[in-house]
Amino acid sequence: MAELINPNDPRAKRTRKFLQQAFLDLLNQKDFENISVQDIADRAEMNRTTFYSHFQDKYELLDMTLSMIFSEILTKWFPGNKEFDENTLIRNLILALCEWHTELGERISRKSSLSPYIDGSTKNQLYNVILSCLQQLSDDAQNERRLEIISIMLSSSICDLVLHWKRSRTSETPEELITHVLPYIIPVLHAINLDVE
Amino acid sequence: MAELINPNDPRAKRTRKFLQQAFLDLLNQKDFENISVQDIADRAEMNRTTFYSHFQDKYELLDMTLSMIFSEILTKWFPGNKEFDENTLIRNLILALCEWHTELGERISRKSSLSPYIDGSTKNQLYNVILSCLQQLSDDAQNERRLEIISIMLSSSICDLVLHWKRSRTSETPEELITHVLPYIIPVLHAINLDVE
DNA sequence: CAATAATTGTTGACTAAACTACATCTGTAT
DNA sequence: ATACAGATGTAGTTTAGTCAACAATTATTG
Repeated sequence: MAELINPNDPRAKRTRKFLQQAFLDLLNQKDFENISVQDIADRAEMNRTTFYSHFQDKYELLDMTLSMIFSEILTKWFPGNKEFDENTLIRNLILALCEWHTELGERISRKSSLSPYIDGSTKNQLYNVILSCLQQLSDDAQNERRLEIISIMLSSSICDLVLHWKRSRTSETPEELITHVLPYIIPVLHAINLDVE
Repeated sequence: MAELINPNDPRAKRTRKFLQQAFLDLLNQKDFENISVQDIADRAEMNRTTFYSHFQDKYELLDMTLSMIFSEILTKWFPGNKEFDENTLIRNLILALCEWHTELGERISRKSSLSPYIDGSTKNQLYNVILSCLQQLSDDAQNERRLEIISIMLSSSICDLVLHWKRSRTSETPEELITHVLPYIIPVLHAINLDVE
């Protein structure tokens, strides 16, 4: 029966910060599977039981830590309640994703093993940003279902486009990548305005 | 009625570390008198009452923090239970003190106001090092009182010699300082061997 | 295969830190 | 003077973190 903890308590904030930092440090030395909860607690100079009052297990810690970092990048490219035209939306999404991969590469040397975990939650956060941007662009509330579908398609495609771009290690710059893929993405986006039925 | 706190508890260690670091940071921005306990607590992201369960007041924090730093420098120059001949003893004392002043200058920009606090405890720590070194050099337990006197004289002189050297801002290097003062210090040290009475 | 070691997740008792509130004690300006 | 703002130090209550111990899995090794 996990005791609930007030996430705003100064002690709790510190503890989370330390555990996350220790975790990131360890990811540079070992593979994710070889990191035990005890390792994390040791490096953070925290008791192992304290870990469990903040996170279910190391998978949840991984999830929260990485999505926090990605979230910071996203809000940098999509600052509060500014509007984005279609081109800028896609551009910023791609640039944010590129920065995300760069950040990952710098923070975590051996990230091979955790790609599946990472990509899932990344895609989900991307989906949320796209959806809320599209909702701002289109006032029609009845479009809701269409917006969702388009958001899924866009987040999915863009995520994997950037992923392939990263893996191929081409000399293509992020800007060139954008130029190349924009013509194929914009039409998807425009489907939003087709007043079908 | 101050609740006693176990100084080895991991939480207590962290707390002391944070309070001390916050304090050192603040000393670079304000004069000691203009720093309130609340300021320290704020910067350390600690509750003010927590401060009082670790330190009497900011004077005690100052004392403990600075003497901790100086103590680290001292143990670097006088590592555990190694023996030092007279020349090396004096040399290392002076070099440690020079490093101490350098360290102070780097860590605390506005230290004018707290010189009196600093010098007192510095001198005392120096005294302890000298005394224990002399006790190792001279096996005669009956010399005890003489060793104390010599330790007082040496710690006092050396402290103030280095202080004047620092204040004069000469181009004299620490090594040159040593060369200049050694001839006057060694005789004091040798008084240890004079079997008076 | 068995034995041993190591990791996981949980419990309950104890201690440190957070928080609120209060009674002083400054200083400072009206 | 007196009122007000801020700093100091203390006390009581609540919450987070520590610690030791446990059962239950999951490696490792002989």
